[in-house]
Amino acid sequence: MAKPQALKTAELEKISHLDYFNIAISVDCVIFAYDNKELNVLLIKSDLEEFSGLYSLLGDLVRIDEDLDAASYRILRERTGMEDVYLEQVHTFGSTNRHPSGRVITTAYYSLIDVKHHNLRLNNNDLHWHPVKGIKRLAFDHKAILDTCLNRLREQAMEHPVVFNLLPEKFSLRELQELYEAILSVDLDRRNFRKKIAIKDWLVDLNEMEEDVPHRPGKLYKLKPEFRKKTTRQKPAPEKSAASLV
Amino acid sequence: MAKPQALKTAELEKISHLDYFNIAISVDCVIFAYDNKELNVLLIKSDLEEFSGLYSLLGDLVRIDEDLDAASYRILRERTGMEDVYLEQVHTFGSTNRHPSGRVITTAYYSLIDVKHHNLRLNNNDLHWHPVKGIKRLAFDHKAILDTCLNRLREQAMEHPVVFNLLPEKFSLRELQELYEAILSVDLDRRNFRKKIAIKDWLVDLNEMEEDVPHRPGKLYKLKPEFRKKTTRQKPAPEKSAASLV
DNA sequence: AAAATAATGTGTTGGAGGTACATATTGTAT
DNA sequence: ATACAATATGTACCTCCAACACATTATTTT
Repeated sequence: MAKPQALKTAELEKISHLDYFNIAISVDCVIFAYDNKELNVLLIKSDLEEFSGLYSLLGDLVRIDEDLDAASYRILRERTGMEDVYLEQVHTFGSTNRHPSGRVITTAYYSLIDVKHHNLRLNNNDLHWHPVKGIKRLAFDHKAILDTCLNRLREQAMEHPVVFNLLPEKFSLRELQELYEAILSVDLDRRNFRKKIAIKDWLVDLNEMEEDVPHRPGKLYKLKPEFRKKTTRQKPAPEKSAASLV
Repeated sequence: MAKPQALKTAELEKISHLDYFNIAISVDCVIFAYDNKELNVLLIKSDLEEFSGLYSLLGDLVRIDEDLDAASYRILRERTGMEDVYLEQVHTFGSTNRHPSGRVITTAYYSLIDVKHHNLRLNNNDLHWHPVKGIKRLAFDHKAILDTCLNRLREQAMEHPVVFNLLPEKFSLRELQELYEAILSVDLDRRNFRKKIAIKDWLVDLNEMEEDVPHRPGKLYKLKPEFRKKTTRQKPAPEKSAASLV
């Protein structure tokens, strides 16, 4: 079993007489956006000396009167100015040694936002978008958190209409395909992709065309409103026939 | 935002001056076993007055020098006497009002154990197996936790060789099929089931036969050792071709 | 203005995999 | 010895998916 971490801050030492309540709980948000045909994640320069020069995810301690999910929404609102974003809990990281200042257990969420959305305001000059592909190291265990969230996003993207949260309301099928290719790191056949999207019946044809493209413009679509699920919610029981997989 | 919970216990009041550290973190284990052709879960009579008459999952507070995963293993070892069991983190439940005595955030794990295993000892007379199907209500939010874990188990069972942790080392294909049927609540075609299991290439034919069955005995199989993964570990990057789903 | 270019939009075909279903075999019980 | 019940394996059909080709339309070039 792991040894107790040395508690460094004065605050932590004050309350060291009560073991079980010396554990802080935080929330970390992996905020994805799609720009320049790449999947990007929002990072901030780490403020800890141990990690000087490294970037970290956006997180904060959970308040005592605050639901866990609400804490992640707060982070997002404070950092991006956006409300009603797509947010999903992924995993809780609780190694004793994951935070150098003491025992902090963190629950990771990932979020999908439209980088072109008019309400997006990065309220801090140290906040920057980083292409996910180029990220080698992060502060704390945040690289592992990022990887876990990216995997979850990929799983979700295969089955559920979630990636539309990364796009503007109106988009072409080419843009949608490029988005899937960026998330999954694969090349997709254009014709088969369109057929499968058509079968899902997620989209409405807007009878509008792209503008300002240097080639033949494509039709514009939007997601059917009934699939716009922004909040984290409980999954219903699986629907697909069990026989199909076992 | 939710209002602060009334803190009832003396312990909690002592430390009420430090907001962020008044949050306790616990672990709850949904321990599944397969018996009598049913999926069962291990429950204990709730010790809180608010929930008198109701059952609850097995849980405990996380210790300050204890990894989160280690806490769930400890619960399992303390309650069942078993080591090296299959355990997987599922979700963290963090509503402010989920625990009547104060703020307790809990991380839920599910576990799969062989009810016939020689090391299984229920170290408490109040511990009992309950068929999952008959459970209508539990203490706290434990019914929601159970449902979430059952859904996760079903998802996992479709794709990965995990259900073997619920069986003895040697089993027949009929027993395996009945297990899948119990978990998924479906009927499966015997011939197609066998073909799909054969394709997965998970099993070794032991060249032994069932004994003490009142009909023609079937062959016995065991899981190939390379698929015996007992510990919670990070998932690798998804392997299946992205094109198959989008 | 005509031709070349590049992307959109739709259709077809072959193969793999899954579902529904039938028959022979083997051990137990009557 | 016969009936019975469960094991064990095989086949036909159908659906779905991947690979692939061609016509269309707007833009750019000559």
